[in-house]
Amino acid sequence: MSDETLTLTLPDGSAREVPRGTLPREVVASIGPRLLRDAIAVTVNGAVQDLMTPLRAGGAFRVLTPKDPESLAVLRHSGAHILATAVRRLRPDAHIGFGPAIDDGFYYDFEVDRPFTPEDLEAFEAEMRKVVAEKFPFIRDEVDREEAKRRFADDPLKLERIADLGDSEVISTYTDGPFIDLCRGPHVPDTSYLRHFKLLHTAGAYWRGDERRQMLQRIYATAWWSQEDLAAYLHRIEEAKRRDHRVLGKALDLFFFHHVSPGAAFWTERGTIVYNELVRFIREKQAERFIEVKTPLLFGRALWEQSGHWGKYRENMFLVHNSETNEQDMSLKPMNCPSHYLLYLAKKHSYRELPRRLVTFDVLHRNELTGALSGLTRVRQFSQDDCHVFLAPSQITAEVRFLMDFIMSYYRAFGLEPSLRFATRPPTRIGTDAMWDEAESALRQALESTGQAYELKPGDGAFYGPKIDFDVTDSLGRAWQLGTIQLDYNAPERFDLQYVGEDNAMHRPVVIHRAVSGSLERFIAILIEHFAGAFPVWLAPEQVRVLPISDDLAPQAGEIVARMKAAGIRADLDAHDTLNYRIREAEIMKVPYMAVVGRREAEAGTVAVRTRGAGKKQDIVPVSDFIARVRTEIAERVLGP
RNA sequence: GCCGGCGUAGCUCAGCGGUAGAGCAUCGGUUUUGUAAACCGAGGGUCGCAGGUUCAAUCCCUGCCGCCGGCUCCA
Repeated sequence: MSDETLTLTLPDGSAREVPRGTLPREVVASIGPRLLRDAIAVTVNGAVQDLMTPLRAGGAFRVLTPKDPESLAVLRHSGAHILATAVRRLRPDAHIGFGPAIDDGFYYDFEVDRPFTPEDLEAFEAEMRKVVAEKFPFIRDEVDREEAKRRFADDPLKLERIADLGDSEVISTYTDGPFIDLCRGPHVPDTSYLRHFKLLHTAGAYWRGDERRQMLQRIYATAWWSQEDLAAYLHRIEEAKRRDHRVLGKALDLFFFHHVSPGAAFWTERGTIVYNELVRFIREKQAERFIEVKTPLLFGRALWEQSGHWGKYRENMFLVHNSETNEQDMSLKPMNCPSHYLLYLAKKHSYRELPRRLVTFDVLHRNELTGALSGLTRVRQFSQDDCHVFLAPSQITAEVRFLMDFIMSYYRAFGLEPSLRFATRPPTRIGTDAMWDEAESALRQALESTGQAYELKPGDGAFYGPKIDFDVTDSLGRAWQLGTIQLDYNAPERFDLQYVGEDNAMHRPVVIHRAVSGSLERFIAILIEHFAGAFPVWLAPEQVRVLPISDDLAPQAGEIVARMKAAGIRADLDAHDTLNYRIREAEIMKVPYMAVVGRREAEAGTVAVRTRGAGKKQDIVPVSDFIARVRTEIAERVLGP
């Protein structure tokens, strides 16, 4: 180590000169003993490192305390080591895999002969508390490759990782008490820092996510700086379960699944209303500038060979027996694109017709792995609001801009806030760089003109073109892709798509794949969770429930229901039990409005309106006014009540 | 597909070797209700399916089917 001097710049602008190799904790101590007590780690030029790692470079120097968000990841990563420490004590045979910090906690993967049980988990957690109480310091050690191999001679997974490390990489190990791990760090100073944590569940996980490799046992856990944060997190999970579309779908009687057709929903009367209202809304929005079409559900293999799906997508397609050839060479379509191309090809097109936007709601089937199916978010049968735009290359910028606006205004109608991802050219791709330059800049310009923040995903585009994806997260924080805008230069070639240009010569159009909801099934799942089942009036299966206070008022209440129905409102009469009981039922079913009819109201021609979720507060209004108000809310598709 | 957990009345769940129970829902009756559960009574289950062990299986074992949590946010 040289006697070189490093310059550290503190957040207050002051600078410190320290010899290279100084420990950050010495620097922190020199700033103040109080700070040292709170310090978890430091950042040098933004890179987090722990207090015991010698400083190699100077630059912007910041001390992380529990107040800094980055410090949580450090704590959690240390939590993973503490978990492994405990597991190794109780199951010395366990080989260790990886144990990173994740969004709300951490996990660690182990290779064991006998999978972990829920009881094992309790034992591990108790053992972890002992390790925490033992206050083992995390000791970093930098070693050469041979030494690393010696230290992990009994851990084949670690040896594999070591073998993958490049020659220039620093190999470091961290030790806490009896446990040593190959690890880059950083870590908290000692094990006592992990105080508020909980092991959550186990799961199988393939080594390195590769289904050809062995399955490891993963333990998921959460960890926080304070008891309040931990409690809040656990509470958040409980709340999320209450919003779970699978739970609400059953409670609100919207849809269900049956083992005779895994991954295909049965939509009940109420659910079908939601579904159809959604489709109606999309149709209205698309009415002017899109062309709706329908195509077959079943196709012979020739189409899939032309599109390229037969080769690599066949195992995801439901194959159907062809009675003529006696072969399994027909398939339920897994996507609409090829059939839209055929529709386009059925006629000759002029440049004057472009962009030509074909949309469809046809049913699609994809044979997903059984283990991947989950509620409405992962199904085998679904519909997309699928659109393929055929356009001239010169129209790309304007078209992408148009589609962006369309998609964003659609989400806004539900109060959804998607996150955007812009995926650019992958290493293996078709087409010229000039083509990609143009496509990417068109997408980027359209994206930036909206003012929306977006995440850049370099190299994540499809081989046939760049794309913009629109994601939202469900109640459990899992991200789902809804909309997408994908430029495609490949399909027009494969299907020999053409249009007659101004010059009377044939030209190659570009295709844009566009979905807004993505899968309607999944979108409804997202909506259920987003609204916690309390749909805005226009989407609600039942919009008004009319409640006569006593039986003898049922005829008058029935008349009000009839008037509402005639006005296009989904209203129902409920006279079957006590008023309190019926109000409770209507609240539980999340009916937006309850219209209570008592003697006073019947005589005055009014209803006492109770709004979902608003409690006792009532609003006495003439029936006609109430009808007009609800009609307006429906027509304008306002969010709420 | 793979690993783990689970599958009992329409729903939520208890029971776990001696052929089943609660609450809610449903049905019948009483009550006629002013803003989140009136009262009484009744009906309802080849305990996911198929084998096996046992004198005896919802309960134990095996296999299927389905559902749930996951399956690199890299040492």
